[in-house]
Amino acid sequence: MKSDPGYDLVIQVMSVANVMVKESHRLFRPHGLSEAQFNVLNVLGPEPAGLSQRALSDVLVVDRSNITGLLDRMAQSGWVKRADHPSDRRVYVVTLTAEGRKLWQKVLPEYIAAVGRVTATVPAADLKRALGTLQQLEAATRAWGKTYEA
Amino acid sequence: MKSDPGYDLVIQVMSVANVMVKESHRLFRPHGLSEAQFNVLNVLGPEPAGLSQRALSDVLVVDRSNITGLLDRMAQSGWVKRADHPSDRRVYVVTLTAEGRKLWQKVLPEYIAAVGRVTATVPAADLKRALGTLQQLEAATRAWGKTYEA
DNA sequence: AACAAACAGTTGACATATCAACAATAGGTT
DNA sequence: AACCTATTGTTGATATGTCAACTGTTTGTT
Repeated sequence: MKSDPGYDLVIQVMSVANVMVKESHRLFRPHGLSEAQFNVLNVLGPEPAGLSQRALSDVLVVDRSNITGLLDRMAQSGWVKRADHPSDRRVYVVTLTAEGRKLWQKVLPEYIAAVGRVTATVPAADLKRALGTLQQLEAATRAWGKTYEA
Repeated sequence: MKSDPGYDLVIQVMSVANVMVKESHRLFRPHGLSEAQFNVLNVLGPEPAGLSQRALSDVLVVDRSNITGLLDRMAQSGWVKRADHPSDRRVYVVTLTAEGRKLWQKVLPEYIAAVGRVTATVPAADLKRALGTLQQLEAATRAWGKTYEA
């Protein structure tokens, strides 16, 4: 029953991600935002020309079918809008509304500040090292998935 | 636009956790298991005397209301059962069935092996260091939540 | 004993996620 | 042009998660 550093780390990654998601709700809730919606703001914010729902689902790494309802709700809140694609009638071009952009510009700095306060408690060198390790781990996990398929 | 190591790490934590959850589905699916159900097996496995649903929700860090449906489905699959508490009529004592235990003993080693293959690609010293950093980060995040409340 | 407060589990409304199947459209091949 | 195939967004079934409100029980106080 010796403790395996790899296993411990994987469990810890799940745990800390879970805690971060839950705590971030406190920040989003007063704005009527969910985490998924915050992510949409962050993807569309730097893309004034807009993205297709397909592109959105690729960046967010969720199923296409998810985007439909997510955008429906955000459109109802007045934060995004869908326009027809000029040359491909299958696709919508999704952009932030002025309201959506304003919300993004208000919430993102709050989020960055909150993250800053949390990570300030740990030496920057440690943060960088951990970042590198987790990047390797993500790549290895993806690679495992590929071999598992075959 | 200088890159902030703390922010980068937080984003990376979310990303790797997301990838790990998604990839683990490949492993669970053939057994008809979900991640939430696998977690229940892992909590109940080492507790032959059983746990209350309340205790289960505390360990899994989810709302009590979640446990009801989760156990309903697992009971229907024949993996867990509820018994009346001998002295407190409000609570159920939840235990694994023989089938549930068998499933646990089959899936857990598979999971450990998969994690082992993934983490074997990274030096153990790095894994340990990252573990420590993430533990600090989790504690700091929880502390942030507390101050945010007040 | 009687009342108030706390607690366990359930329910219902909702948001998010998956997957499979579908309609409409686009594009490549013959 | 006609046909096959791939792609986009949507829908419906299902699982998981939140929260608020409810029913019963238990417990502590008066």
